[in-house]
Amino acid sequence: MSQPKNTATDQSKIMEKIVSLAKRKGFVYQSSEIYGGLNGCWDYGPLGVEMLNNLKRQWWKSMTYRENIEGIDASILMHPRVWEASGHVENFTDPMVDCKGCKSRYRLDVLFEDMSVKRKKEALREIEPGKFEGQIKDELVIEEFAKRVATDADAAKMVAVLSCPNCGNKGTFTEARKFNLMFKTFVGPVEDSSAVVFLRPETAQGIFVNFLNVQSAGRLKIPFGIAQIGKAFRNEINTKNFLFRTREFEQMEMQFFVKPGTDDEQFEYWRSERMKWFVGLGMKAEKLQWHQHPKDKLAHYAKDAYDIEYQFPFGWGEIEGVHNRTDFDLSRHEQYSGKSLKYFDEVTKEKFTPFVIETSAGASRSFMAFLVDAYSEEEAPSAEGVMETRVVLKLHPKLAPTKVAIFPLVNRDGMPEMATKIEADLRQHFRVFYDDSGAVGRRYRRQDEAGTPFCVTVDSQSLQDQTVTVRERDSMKQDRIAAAALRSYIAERLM
RNA sequence: GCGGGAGUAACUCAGUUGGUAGAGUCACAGCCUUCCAAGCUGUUGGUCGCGGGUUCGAGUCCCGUCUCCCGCUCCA
Repeated sequence: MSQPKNTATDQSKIMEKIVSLAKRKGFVYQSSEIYGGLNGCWDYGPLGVEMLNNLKRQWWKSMTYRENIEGIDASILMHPRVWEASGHVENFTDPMVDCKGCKSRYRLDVLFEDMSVKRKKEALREIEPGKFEGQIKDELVIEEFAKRVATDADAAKMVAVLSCPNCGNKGTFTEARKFNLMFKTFVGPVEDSSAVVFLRPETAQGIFVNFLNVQSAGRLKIPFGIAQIGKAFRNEINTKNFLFRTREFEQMEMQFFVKPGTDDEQFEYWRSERMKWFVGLGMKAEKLQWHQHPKDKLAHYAKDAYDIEYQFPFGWGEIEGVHNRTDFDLSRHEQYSGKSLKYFDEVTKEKFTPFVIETSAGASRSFMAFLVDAYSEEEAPSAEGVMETRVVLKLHPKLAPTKVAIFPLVNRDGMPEMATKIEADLRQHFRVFYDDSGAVGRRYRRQDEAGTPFCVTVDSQSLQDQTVTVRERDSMKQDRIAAAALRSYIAERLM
C-alpha cells in the first residue's frame, strides 16, 4: 500500500468526476458520441464554448490591447513548402520500431545512433555478405552505415538483423513505421501528389509568412508582435488525458519580433507576462511551475525554451511554451521562398533578420487547466445543519460561462414577475440564467456546479423596497442591494 | 502501439448457475415551500458501446471491433 498509488487512484477519480461534470453541465462532450466516439476528439457544449470564448477573449485583450502587437487570423491550409521551410516535413516524421519480444518501442534513428561501430560493421556484413570482410576503417563503416540506413529498403534490412538493446533478442523488431504527425489532405478533387497539403501542425507559421505584410500595413517598428488564435492538428500516435493530448487543438500564439541582442531581455519579459496572465485569472500559483528545456534537448530552432506547466491530477503538463526561436523561421522562409524578410531600421540604417520570442499557449489545455483548478468539493451545512458535499467550480468571474442567475424565492406574490423583469434587464449585458424550480438552496447548488459567480434572489422584502439579495458563489455570503444597482454591481466585479 | 481495467437511462451504479432490464439522482408537469441540494403525486427516458457467433432463449458465454481510464511507449 504505497502512498503514491493511492494518490494516483484518487487523482484519476477526480479526473473522472470532472469529465462527468463537464458532460452533465454541457462543458465538454465526446466527439461523435452516438457513433461510439472518435479517439481523442472532444466537443465544447453550451457552457464550454462560453468559457472557452471568455478565455480566448481575455488572452486576446491581454496581448493585442497593446501599442505594438497586432492580430491576424491565417488560413489553416498553407502552401506545402511552408512545412519544408519550418522543418516539419523533415522532423515531424519519425520511423519507429517495436520489439515484439519485450514490447519496447524505439525511434529508428536513435537506435542506429546508439549502435557501436563494431555492431554497425557486423550489421553491414550481414546484409551484404562478403563486401565488408577484413580490416575496414571505422570512418568508412560509419559512413557506409549512414548511407544504407538513409534508404528505406536498406534500413528495413538493417532492422531485421538488429538486436533489441532492452531484451537482447535479435530479429524481433517490427517493420519500421513512419509516424508523420502532420495530417495530409488534398486541394481540389483529384487526389494526386501535386495536390497534397497539410493541416497546420502549429499556428506560428501563419504568423511568420505574414511578417512583412503586417509590419508594413501597420507601419510597425521593431520590437513588435503578431498574435493569433486558431486550430492546429497533429496526428498523435496516441491521445490521452481528456483535452490534454488531442489531435485537434487550439493555440493562442504571439510571436514577438526583436532586434538580435535584445532577445534575452525580451524573453525574460514575456516569461513574466505570461505567468502573470494565468495567475491573474485565478489559477493557483502553487499549481504552476516553469520547466526549462535542457540545452542539449532543445528543438532545432530554439536558443532557449521554458514551458509553463500545470499540476494536473495526472501530473505536471505543459500549457504554454515561451521559446526563443532566434531568426530560424524568418531565415528559412527567406531561403525557401526567395523573398527577403529582413527588417530595415530607418533610424540606425541597419538591416537585419529579427529574432523571435514565441509565447505559445494551448487554448484547449488552458481551458482544461482552469477547469481542473476551479473544481472543488467542500463541506457545507444544509438547512438542517447536516454537512453535505458542495461541488463548486470556482472559476474567475471573467471566465465563468454564466455571470448571473436570477431566482424568485417562491413562485407567488409577484416574485416571479419581478425576477423576470430583472432577468430581461440584465440579459442585455450579461450571460444570465433564470431558474424557478425547486428549493432555492438547490438552485444555488446547481449554479455552483456551473461556476456561476452571482445569484440574485427576489424575496418578499424585494416587493416592498425594490432590493434583492446577491449571493456570491465561493463565500456563499449575501449582499442586499437595490435592484436598480444590479447592473453596475455585477459589472464592477467583472472588471 | 503494448499490457491492465471499464462501457447497462442524461449522471452514479445494481443485475444470481443464460430465462420478460432495475434503483437512486437528474429532468419535466403539478402540489408544497420565505435563502443554501434529501417533502408529496405523476411522467418521460435504455435495441445493455457496436458487429458477429453459440443457444429454444444472451446484459450474462465466445470472437472481433470502437471508446474511455491507468501504466509503459511517444510527445520535432
